[in-house]
Amino acid sequence: MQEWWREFPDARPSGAHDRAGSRSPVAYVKAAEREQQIVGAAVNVLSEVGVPATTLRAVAAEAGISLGTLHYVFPSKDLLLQSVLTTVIDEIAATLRAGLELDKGVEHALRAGVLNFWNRLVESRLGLQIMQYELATYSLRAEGAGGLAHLQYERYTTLVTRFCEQAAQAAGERCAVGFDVLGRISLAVVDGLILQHVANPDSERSHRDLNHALDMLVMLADPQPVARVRGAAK
Amino acid sequence: MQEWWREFPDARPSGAHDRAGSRSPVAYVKAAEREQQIVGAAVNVLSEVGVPATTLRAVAAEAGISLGTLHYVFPSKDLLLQSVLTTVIDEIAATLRAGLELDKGVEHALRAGVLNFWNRLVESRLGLQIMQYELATYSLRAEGAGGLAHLQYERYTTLVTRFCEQAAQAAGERCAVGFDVLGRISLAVVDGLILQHVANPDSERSHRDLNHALDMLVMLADPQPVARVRGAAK
DNA sequence: TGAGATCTCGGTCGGTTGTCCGACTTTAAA
DNA sequence: TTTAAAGTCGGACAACCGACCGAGATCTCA
Repeated sequence: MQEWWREFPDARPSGAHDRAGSRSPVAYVKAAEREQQIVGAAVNVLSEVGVPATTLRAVAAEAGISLGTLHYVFPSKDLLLQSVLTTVIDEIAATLRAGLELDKGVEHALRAGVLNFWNRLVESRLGLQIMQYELATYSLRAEGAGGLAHLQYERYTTLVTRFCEQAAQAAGERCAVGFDVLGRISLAVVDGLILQHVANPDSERSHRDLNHALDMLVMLADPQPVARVRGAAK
Repeated sequence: MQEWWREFPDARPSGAHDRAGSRSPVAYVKAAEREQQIVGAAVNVLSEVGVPATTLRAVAAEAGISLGTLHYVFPSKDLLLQSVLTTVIDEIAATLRAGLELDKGVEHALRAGVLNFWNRLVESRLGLQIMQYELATYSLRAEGAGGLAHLQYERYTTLVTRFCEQAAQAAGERCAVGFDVLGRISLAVVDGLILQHVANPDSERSHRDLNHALDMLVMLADPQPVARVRGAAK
């Protein structure tokens, strides 16, 4: 038998360099696992080159699969981007939840939470943050996917709001403004500082601004211990 | 004579509505004027459909010129987008400067300035704001145009900083933090609230948050009248 | 074991985009 | 008036992208 594939060099199985006789079977993976593999590859590409410059071919190459397989798992580009956005949101939310201390009052939760977020998800993963703004604006323009940006900020604001609420309850404190307002404004100031940081990276200046912003947020919240903890319903 | 242009509706000269017989000469415009005409059309298209979906053909159609003429004035798309970004920055800066009262102290300047900006450039021109975030991220990705996002935020921060400084000096006040910090954080919180507003438009909530944010900014600035105005250099 | 479902691959196709060109028209300088 | 420069136009072209297909390989379950 001749090497039939020599006429179609690109058709050569990826494992053909193995010693003759050892068939290198095509990797068969469940679609569910493929999904997260592809999403991971997509996040890499998106973080590096940006949303507009990201092609399905680049994602497929990064994932080590063919364009056909990619299309088999994600029939359209929108579906892939939607999956990427929701995945990233969940991942960031989980990372935030992980390094959190909600038993030392609102001020400590706010300062520790924001600084932890900044060091773990901004300073070291700038491309990821830019990608989120790109995906947000992208979904705002896309007719059908306009709800994703809504969902994105809805998730983040409720997340921060809930954190503040839990921190206050755990430490027996009350705040001068509603937790929803506190959550949205906290998110807003951090968001704005991220934008300034990606546009003009300067860790020293950013940390200085961040600390001033945190002082300011604490003044807004003005957490005070409640006289008595009464009726702590569950 | 038949209406020859009916077969090429888009080729109809803009002056064809003149009475028959009057040759409708091709509009000849200096390149300098063409530039701002094209930039204006580009802003319209960009605000409506977004940066990634904006094509040179759409811009040319909006401007009422041919693709060739567009390419004659702006040899590349990057050049056009750069011109758009700088133009919009200048325009917004001018609008801000126009409706400003810098003689009633830092608090008044901050509140009036932010609310004026919000009502004139956010509430009624949402697409323009989204476009700016798109252009910022776009220039961050583009190799050669990476400096535009830098310039964009540099301009805005120095603008706000200078406003605060002038307001303080005019009213004889001092602030608890540096004017640069105050300017950057003010811009950050407004930026963040814009993002939340475009992702989930709700004028009532936005205005409520905005007022709380302004209270917070005023607390941060903590403007106090100086005892004596001494050595008012210049 | 065998038959259907699942998964993978390379190639292709229609459509779009940015860039460019040659010919023509108008303006402005000589 | 003559002539070069500036401006305009429609068309064309190469490149690229997303979507799609048919055929084959692999897995799964009865």
